[in-house]
Amino acid sequence: MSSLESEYRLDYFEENDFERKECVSCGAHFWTRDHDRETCGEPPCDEYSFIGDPGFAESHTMEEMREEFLSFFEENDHTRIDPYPVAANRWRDDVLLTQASIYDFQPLVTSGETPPPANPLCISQPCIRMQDIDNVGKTGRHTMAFEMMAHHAFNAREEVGDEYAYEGEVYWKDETVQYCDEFFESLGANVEEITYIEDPWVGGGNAGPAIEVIYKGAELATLVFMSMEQDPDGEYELKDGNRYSPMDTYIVDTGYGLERWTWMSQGTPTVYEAVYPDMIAFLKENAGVDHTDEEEELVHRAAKLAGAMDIDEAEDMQTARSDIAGRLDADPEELTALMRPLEDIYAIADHCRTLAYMFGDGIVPSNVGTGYLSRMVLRRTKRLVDNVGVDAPLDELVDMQAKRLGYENRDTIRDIVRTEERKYRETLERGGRRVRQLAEEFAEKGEPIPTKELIELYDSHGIQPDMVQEIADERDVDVEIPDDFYSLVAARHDTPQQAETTTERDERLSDLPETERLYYDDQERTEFEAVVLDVFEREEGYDVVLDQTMFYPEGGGQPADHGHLSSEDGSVEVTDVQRRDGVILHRTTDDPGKGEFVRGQVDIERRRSLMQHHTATHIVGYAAREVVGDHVRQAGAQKGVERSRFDVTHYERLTREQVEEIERVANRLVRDNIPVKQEWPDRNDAQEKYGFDLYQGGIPPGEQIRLIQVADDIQACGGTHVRRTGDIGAIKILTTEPVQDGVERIVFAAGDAAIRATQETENHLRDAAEVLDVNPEDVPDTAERFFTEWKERGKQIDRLKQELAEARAAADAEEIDIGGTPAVVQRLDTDTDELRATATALSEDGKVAVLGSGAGGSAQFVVSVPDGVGINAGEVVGELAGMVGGGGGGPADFAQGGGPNADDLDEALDEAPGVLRNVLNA
RNA sequence: GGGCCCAUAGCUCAGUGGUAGAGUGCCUCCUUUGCAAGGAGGAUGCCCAGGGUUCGAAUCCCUGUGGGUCCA
Repeated sequence: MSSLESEYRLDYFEENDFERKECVSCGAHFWTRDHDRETCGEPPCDEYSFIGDPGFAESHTMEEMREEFLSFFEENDHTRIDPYPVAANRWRDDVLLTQASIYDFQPLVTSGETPPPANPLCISQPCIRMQDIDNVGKTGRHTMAFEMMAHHAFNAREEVGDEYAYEGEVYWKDETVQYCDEFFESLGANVEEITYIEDPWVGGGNAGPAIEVIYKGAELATLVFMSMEQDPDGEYELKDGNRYSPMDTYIVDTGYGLERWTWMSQGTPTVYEAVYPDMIAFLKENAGVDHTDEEEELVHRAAKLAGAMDIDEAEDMQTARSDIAGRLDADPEELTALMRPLEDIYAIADHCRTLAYMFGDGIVPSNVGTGYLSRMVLRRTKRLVDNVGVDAPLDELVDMQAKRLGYENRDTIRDIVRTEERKYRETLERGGRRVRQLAEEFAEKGEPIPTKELIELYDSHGIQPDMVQEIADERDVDVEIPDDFYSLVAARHDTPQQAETTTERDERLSDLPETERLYYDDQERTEFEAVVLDVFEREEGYDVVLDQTMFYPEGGGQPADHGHLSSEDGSVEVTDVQRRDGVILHRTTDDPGKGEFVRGQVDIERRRSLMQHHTATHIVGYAAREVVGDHVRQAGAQKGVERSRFDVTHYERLTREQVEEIERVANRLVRDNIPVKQEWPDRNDAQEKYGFDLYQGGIPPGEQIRLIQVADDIQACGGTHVRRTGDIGAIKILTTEPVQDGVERIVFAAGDAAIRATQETENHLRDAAEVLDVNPEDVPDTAERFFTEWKERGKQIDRLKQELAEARAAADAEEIDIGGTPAVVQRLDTDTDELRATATALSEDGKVAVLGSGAGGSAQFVVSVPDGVGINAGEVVGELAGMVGGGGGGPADFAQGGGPNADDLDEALDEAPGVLRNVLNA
């Protein structure tokens, strides 16, 4: 085993008289120019020494500090790159949010598959980290939203030649540390006070030496030298317990926290005051937070110690705070009362910036993915705002940040915030009612509300336990909130992980050359000639590999082509086509013979329909964006022959008017008959020119990507398309449905399928019109009239039955005497409703009623007993129903029942008087 | 993507296999009146849809639809 110690012995340190030391407090190794230094410089070993005493020559705003950084590195031969969206899932599917600048270049650039947009480069990348959410506002230094300023260099070992998308070394450790040092100097920092702490970095299967850069108690930068990958036989064992070995590429990955640097330059009590001065002033004023000079002074001194407030490290907030109070010689409660509103205000400012980033970059609130995260942040922010007593609308607060960040879609952002706020309010109202009900229930029982109910309320209804507590307090009911509440909730979600289905690798397949794809050359051609390179026998049919093909393999939501392969010996049918590692497999019914020349014929009808639907998909997406807004983005798509579906992100249900408008816009584009352009630009050029909206259908690998342009809509797309939009013929939107919160599915048909679909719906209408015997246009009115009349008649029938029943009861029926009470036993052969009404009417006249019916093929009984007569109706019904092979029951004064043997009904009724007497006697 | 919850009068909801209910709102009348209100009577309903179990389903089971919520 070898440690990384030697990795840190840099020439730069040597030449500049640095000394390697071990921190007397925490034991970490670090490098410093100050030979008397004993501690590493990082809290808790050292305190902040820049509060009220800025560490740089000049005070900078966030904007100024960003510019200082970027221009410093530009002057040092780095290319400045525009930031990427905070929604990292737009270009990679393994993470949701951008948490570091290096995320922009994973996985394709770091693996060496794709060249970086520039090398070396510098950037200031907005990031969101939800992990520290509980620290935000409290520690004075944690933020959920931040910008990571960075410079990156992508290197490949000399000996691997041009195997990767970049070659050779740009620069490595010495230069990186030197840049850092020089940047500090350029800002007028006292370089004697900087410490470089050795802190190896491990993450996501990669690792390498790394250095934390500490200045005046604050961690201002991390310099990571990504150079190793996980390898069971590797020579290095790192802190995660895994073994690592060097990789062919090695990458300089730095991170300079813009907020920290800004803070350092200003020396304000907290980072928040340095980065959001205007918003904090506004919130303080709005919430009526006003401090005396002494209070201000106390807050100031507490801030210096607040670094200890990290809920991951501190035992708990309470003790951390009393500890600080003790050291300041202040009353813990007073200090808490003073700090709490400030902490909320800091958090609100930070959260609003997070929301502005999220919605500004096109995230739509939802119950899944990034949308869910945005919903959580928004709700949390709303609670904070209410808690601290800020009465400005949330959409305005978010807009303050969106404006500062320069977003252009501010109206949409505000609209999203308002919609989401309304949904939250509705949830709270619903929840509140539910909790009140529950509280009353348990108040009556005199029991506390059990944990089980709390979990149910939270998990199924989104009600926080403290809200339950609040309402329960009003009703004087106890609540049991266990400490491990959230893990109890998590336990409810424990489901066995499904095993990943591993695709088996075929040795023979990997030896074959990539199939030449003819379908991109001429998307209209359907015939071609090819040589059969190999044939794989499968469980059902054969997989045929050709040297070139016109057949489009399933991909990008477009189903595979069908058709035939013919040779002199005959013809085989192609039923499916798939692409594996560049090799296209044609699934056929028979073996065409390895080495044969074949003529391929693609099923033209199917292909044409698929092309029409595919191009139509792009058009519908474009139209939806035109009509609904720029936040509309593809969330999935599936093309078909008869219909296609296209899922779009949107924060409300689409209205019928919007759908009609989308249809109009889409068909206008069809009528305009504009050409559909295909091109293969360099991916970095395309990205720079069009942004990440290119990748709505997924991220293709490679240095070149294929772009499809229809009007102003440009998409990275591997599918086949018609030549001009007019070739689509027509687009008909069939339905829209919500797939999940924040995502609407638009189902549509294109070309002939659109005509067929329209005819089909029209036929439904005609059929309905025929049944009603009216013209199609009269169907709605007639249907409504019929429905109303139908309801009226139902009521009329009820009334008539009631009258009939009363008339029947009044009519002279044969009465028998049961212990002094008159009883009527009668067969009526009507439905149960009528039996019931008659029996009730008879009993109101003081008679026992035993009524039977054979209507509907089974025997039915209703027995009714007047008040004060000692006969149990339920027992009578039970006896009688038993005789017809069934059962029954009901309350003592009224019961019903029956059985399947209608033939025995009369017999049973004959027995009824006897049964009544028996039950009376009993 | 997965788990859970919900769907009954215009609204908020009760109803766990046996005659569909309450509160509120609505309509009519009365009382009172500056307003608010008070009293009496009345109408509310494909109990989300489809299938199944049962003599019998708002109720139990399955499928679907719509809404909510938690988690990754």
